[in-house]
Amino acid sequence: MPKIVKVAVPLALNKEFDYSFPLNLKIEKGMRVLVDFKGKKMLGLVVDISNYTRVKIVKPILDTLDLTPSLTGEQIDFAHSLSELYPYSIGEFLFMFLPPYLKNIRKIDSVQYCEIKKNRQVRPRKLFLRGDDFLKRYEFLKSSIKENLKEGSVLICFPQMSYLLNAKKILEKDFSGEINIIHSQQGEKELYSVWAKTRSKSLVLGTRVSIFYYPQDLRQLIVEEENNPYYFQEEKPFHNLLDVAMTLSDIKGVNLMLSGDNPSLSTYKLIKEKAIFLEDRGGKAKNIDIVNMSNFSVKRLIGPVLIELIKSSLRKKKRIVVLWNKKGFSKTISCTSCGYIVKCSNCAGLLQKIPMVDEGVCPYCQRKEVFSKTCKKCKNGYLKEKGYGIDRIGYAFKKIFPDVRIDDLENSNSNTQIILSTSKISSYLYEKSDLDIGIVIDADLMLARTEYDATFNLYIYLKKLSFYFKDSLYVFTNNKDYYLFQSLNKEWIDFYELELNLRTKSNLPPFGLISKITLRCKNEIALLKKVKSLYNKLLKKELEVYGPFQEHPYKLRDKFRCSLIIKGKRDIISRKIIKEEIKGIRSNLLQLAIIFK
DNA sequence: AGCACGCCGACT
DNA sequence: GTCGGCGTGCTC
Repeated sequence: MPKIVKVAVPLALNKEFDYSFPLNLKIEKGMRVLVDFKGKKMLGLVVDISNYTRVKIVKPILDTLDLTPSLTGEQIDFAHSLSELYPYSIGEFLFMFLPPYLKNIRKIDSVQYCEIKKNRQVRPRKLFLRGDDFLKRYEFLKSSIKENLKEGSVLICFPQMSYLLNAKKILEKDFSGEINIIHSQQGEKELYSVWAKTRSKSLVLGTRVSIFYYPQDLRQLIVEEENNPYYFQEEKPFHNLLDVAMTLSDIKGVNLMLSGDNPSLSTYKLIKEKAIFLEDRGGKAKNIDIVNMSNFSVKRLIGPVLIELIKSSLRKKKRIVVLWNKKGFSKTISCTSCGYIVKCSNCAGLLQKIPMVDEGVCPYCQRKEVFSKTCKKCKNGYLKEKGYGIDRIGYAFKKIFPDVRIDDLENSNSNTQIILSTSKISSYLYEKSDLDIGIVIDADLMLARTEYDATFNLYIYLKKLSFYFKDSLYVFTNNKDYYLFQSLNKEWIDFYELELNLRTKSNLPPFGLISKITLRCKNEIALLKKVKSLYNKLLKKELEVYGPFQEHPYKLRDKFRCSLIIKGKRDIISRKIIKEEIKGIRSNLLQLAIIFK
């Protein structure tokens, strides 16, 4: 007769706690239970039932909250795999499987979950479906969704809600009344009822979170718009839906279908390694016009070539979108002599110039501040505004084209002749547009970033844009010889090969592992001391450490933020070493987050 | 993650 | 003396 119940609690502890098994209760693996943890009543999840414990005094389980388990044994294994892949505990991942309604201490009658026949022999089929847009890819997907629904469930993940709703309209013609929607904005009760309803025999469309709510008889997992950055969760536990989907596919033997216009680089690597099969339904690539700006001043972004292009397009009654990837007026104020950038005296935000007056506003605390004309730091330079935001570009355009209707993306309608947009246009790229011409005027600025994936991300972005505009996409650059611009109109594989080569040489993802450790602390001096000591500690372990780097903004809310980057081998052992080194750094004054890329 | 415990320096 | 900042260690 088993006496010990192993319980996970909703804390960032990579540890299970033993409780005794009261005979009057019916307890099974996967059930939610009520336990006394440090004198507090807490929700726990039964991870295992066993006969012995090393602990001398164990408290009893106080009560069961489920009649049937809320989680399956498979999900416990899944959480275990994820905690090996990422620097977060099994418990943290386990509780991701529970819809918020079940994270509260409340009794639930019974959840219908089906026993799945474990068929370990099944080798899941992994495929990347390449096609210009969702409609085109859906032609291929439709029959396989139908086929899989006969035997079990299908889950389709989308990067954003707008994208999901668009796809739902298309799927409704073939699957009316069968579609279930799961996303994180849903109310607790609604999400719970959809979750309970979709434990088996369902078609589910969901956003990133939905992968944790997958039906138990899942037959096919589809990730639409596979290369979309929204698939990365930027909060604890940090994870990438692609990794989670791959893990689930392997654990469960579920067919995985990644779908998009172009694959992510890690997927391309797997295609090359024949771990993923490529189904290329890509049409004819659209030409992208690369405009060399070197014949006019860099400082004057709105130069004669751009003006002439807009004028001639307007004459042809074309609707134009000008893309500039910085919002607002966004002018920082800096010294002409020493380069000092004026910061908010309240936090570390860079003061943004307010037009017409000698005043700036902090983007984080909204505090307005008057600045002096001369630099206080070096005492001989002038403080002048520098850098443009999209509103500033619009302001300039209105002067050049006074009779033309110019709006930003949100306020535009069919009468708008020039639309101004930042890269938030990405959220609309899935739908058919009636816009003729796109002009990217700050491609060089988007490349002037320190992130190793800036070039690849710009490629993905420009390719998506090129499908969106009916006529053409123009990209302005001063670096037309750069391999990105040279590859834009060649076969996609050519660019992927170049990029993959560069990544191999410098051991960057998808070959190497990038670990970013971010420390947060109210006390700046204490933070710098800690970062330095962590840096030295990691260096002693012969790890390749870089930093410390200040985060942007350096001070957020009331905490200063610094990070270290570690480059290493992309394997479980390296991940374990880093996790081990990080232990004991955290305290109640110093918070820590790690991201594996 | 939170929270108690215990160490050591500042100070009515 | 003792108040409080901060490191350490534990939770079944």
